[in-house]
Amino acid sequence: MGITKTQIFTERQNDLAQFFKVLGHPARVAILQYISNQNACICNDLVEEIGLAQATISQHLKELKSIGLLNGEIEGKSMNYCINVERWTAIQNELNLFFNTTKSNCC
Amino acid sequence: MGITKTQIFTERQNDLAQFFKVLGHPARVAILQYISNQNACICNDLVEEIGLAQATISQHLKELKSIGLLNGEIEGKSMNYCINVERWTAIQNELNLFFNTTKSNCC
DNA sequence: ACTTATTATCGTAATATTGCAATATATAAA
DNA sequence: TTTATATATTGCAATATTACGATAATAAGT
Repeated sequence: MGITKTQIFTERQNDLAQFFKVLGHPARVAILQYISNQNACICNDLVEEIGLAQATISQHLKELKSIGLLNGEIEGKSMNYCINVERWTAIQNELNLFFNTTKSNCC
Repeated sequence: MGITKTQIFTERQNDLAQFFKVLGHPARVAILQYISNQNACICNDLVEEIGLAQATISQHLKELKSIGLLNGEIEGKSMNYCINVERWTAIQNELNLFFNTTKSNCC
């Protein structure tokens, strides 16, 4: 037990859950907000800004990258992470589709 | 370690993350979709429909209730869970606000 | 080549989540 | 009141996540 039974759900259900899950941590929400405000970022800034260890920030960035939300560009000896706006919008649309088609009133 | 450092984030960041997190499991996505299609549901249906044990379904329903997404009405000896459309829409709006204000292009 | 600065990865401890059997609770029907 | 049915709760095992120190990898400047 303890393992999510991915195989009993549809691919779409798993995908939707995955998007939600990646966004479901306050550090990742904060990272996205910060990057958006700065219009760029280097990971080192984030460590100071967010207040988590560098290794932890790096791990969160990796998860955001895993669903394509962030693009990382090497800029000299630092990394420039930025939001992949196309992907961002695509995921927003997916989630809205879910919200709009899963809304029924019975009682 | 291992504990999320809630106190270093804003209330809004924690709330947003909590909404995302609750939706971040395929069983809960599937439950919402099923309830929406049926316009009602009793938990027993869900056990057969989703394919998880009754105790597990009950736990997932509890989490969905925890952010106000589901209303449960006792109907005879069974429960009638339905989507709280007002809350549903409110959360959708919150998430869209986040998506719309956290979208910047730099590279 | 050496040093410095930045980010990634590894290993590990603490905590959280998932899932289920067993049990408790509650209501309806007999 | 007993029995059957439906849902909730408890306890526990397996797995996942979070966080961080230590260390590796990479690139720039000296």
